[in-house]
Amino acid sequence: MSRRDDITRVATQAIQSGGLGSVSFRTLADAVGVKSASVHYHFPTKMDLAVAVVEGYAEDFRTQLKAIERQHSSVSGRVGGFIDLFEAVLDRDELCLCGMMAADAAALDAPTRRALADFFTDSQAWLTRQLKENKADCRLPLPSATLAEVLMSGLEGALLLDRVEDRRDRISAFRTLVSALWP
Amino acid sequence: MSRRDDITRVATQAIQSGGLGSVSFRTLADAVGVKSASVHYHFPTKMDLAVAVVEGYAEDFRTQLKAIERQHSSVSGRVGGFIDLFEAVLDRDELCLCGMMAADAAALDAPTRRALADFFTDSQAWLTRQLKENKADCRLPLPSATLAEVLMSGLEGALLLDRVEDRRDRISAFRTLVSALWP
DNA sequence: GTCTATAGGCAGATAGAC
DNA sequence: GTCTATCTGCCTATAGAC
Repeated sequence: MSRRDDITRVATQAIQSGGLGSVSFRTLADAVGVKSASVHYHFPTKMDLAVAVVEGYAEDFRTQLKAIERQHSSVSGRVGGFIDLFEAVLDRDELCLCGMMAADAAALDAPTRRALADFFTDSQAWLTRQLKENKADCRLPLPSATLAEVLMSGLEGALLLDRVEDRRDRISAFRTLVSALWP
Repeated sequence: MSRRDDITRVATQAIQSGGLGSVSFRTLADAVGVKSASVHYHFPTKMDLAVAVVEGYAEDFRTQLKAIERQHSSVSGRVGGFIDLFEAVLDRDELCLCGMMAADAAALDAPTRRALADFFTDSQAWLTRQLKENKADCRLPLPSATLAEVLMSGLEGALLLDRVEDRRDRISAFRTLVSALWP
């Protein structure tokens, strides 16, 4: 694994824990065992780092979604797998990287915001495709895209709120909602 | 209005826009027309300021919830008014103060985290009370408390995601969801 | 690619005069 | 209550040697 990958890996986890503002070139350099000037060699500015981290996270996420499609064939199984991804993040006392960076949006440049927006749009699109597979059995007469928006933003918010209290109530509520929608 | 109130008012708006890390004693002092040492006189440490801001926001929010109860008598009207509060925040390109600070949770002390958790708990409890009023007409067989958790975390997440793209899609999706639940 | 060294700036916080 | 002045420390970023 390249040094550049080491840096993005450490940065991703640090941002998920404390936000972009909690990560500095120095702390990052210490964690991977180099000096801060070396981190600047790989990522000249902090926004270069930010956009690389978001794109790497989005790629990993897409890989996990493909794995879910292989492991589950039912709509409820696939949506359950989607929720599992978020709950795994909460188990490490972190947030979704993109949810965390969305809170820091005011400090981001245009390319990074675009990469963030793409993550949310693509993830919602995946959800929409799954929900359309079994639209007839849904207990509420709602467009699949609307339900996908509710789930995507809902799960991001559930992570945010549950983490403050070290609970799991809200993410569980979304599991209950899905069970009620596809009984 | 006291100077202390001036400071908390300006700090609240600044935190809703850029997070706690974007607010300094200097920028705050400039905005209210004093020097940073004077801000330290009213709030010795940053956490003293943070907890005061959260408690003030929670109090304002409770006042707005009471106004909603006076203006609307139906469940759908009251939940719609609740969603209106969130959309008004988005119109100013801000987040809910407590949603924003929840993202900064790693940097907060115990009293501030407790005040944050109380805001979410109390707001959910208000929603739960409203939903129970018309539980029989709900199209899904779900506990009112579960629906309140879905709405509370969902609206916080919808603000977070919609703001990045300067859209309103996800908050609208929650209005659609409520319409489908109480047709 | 990595290092030392440093520039230039902003942060939270405090002492003491008025 | 507000001020000036200052301490200490961290930040992003760069120059130039190896």
